[in-house]
Amino acid sequence: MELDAILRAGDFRVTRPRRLVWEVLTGEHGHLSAQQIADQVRAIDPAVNTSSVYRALGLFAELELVRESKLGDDDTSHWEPIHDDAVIHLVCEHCGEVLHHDADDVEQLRRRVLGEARFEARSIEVVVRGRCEQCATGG
Amino acid sequence: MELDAILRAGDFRVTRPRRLVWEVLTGEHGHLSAQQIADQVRAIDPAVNTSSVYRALGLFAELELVRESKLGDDDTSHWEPIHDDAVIHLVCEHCGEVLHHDADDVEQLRRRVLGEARFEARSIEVVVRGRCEQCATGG
DNA sequence: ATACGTGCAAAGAGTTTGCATGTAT
DNA sequence: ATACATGCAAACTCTTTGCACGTAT
Repeated sequence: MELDAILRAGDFRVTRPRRLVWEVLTGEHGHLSAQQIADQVRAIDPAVNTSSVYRALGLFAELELVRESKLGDDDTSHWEPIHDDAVIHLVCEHCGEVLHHDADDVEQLRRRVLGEARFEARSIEVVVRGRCEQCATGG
Repeated sequence: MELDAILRAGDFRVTRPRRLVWEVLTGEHGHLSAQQIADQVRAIDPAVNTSSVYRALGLFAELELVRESKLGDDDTSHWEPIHDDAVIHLVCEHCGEVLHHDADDVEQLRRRVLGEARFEARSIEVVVRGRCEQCATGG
């Protein structure tokens, strides 16, 4: 794990909440809400408080380790490790699931926008709303 | 204004809050928060309540007259009339301003994603984060 | 006349913050 | 030893909701 090194490099301390949040984030699931992360963290160590989860996420975001997205109908943020600067989020408006989709098109789009004179682009996110395969066929 | 007709067609009543919210939305500025809309509405008629603004926005969204976006760092939604299904939002992370950018690329991207088998796409939104020209040059 | 929509105030959800305590360095 | 980070609870912001009253149809 490289988290320790990154934290130390920024003079941030390596603590249990931070390590556990990172562990969950980089685990099986992507796109977790803070609550989901907190739940999974507390399944490992019940002593970790939700506010520490938020603080860890905020720090990781500043360090550009994770990306925050507000995709659903509610006010909930979703978090995921940053793998690539060009991302497509497919948000199912029926079941709420968020899928990923990698398309070359986004990379093209990204380069075009990055070349724009009137804006200094840092990241690009594509949000597609509709219905996932299951919800589209099932009902 | 066609709002009246649309409302009547859906058996919704034409009321002062709804008319004023629509007036503000389609006025000069795009991309207003509910609070900004409420403020502008109340500048015209102080009797209109914020909750009525939210209810009007919710109705307009159901009628697909407006689009809701969560772009900023906070939990604030921003609202704008729907002109086109393919939109690029340029969000300045420094001053918070949201600019629009129309690119043919998005239309291409849109068609590609719409052609995806595993997802039934309804709308597409591109969010680019970075710095606007003023903030990039000024500081 | 009669539902539908509103104003008001209170609740709700997600997130942030102040402060004393704990702990990584 | 000493800041930095945490747990806890309370506060905060944006948004939604219940209810009695108003009003568009």
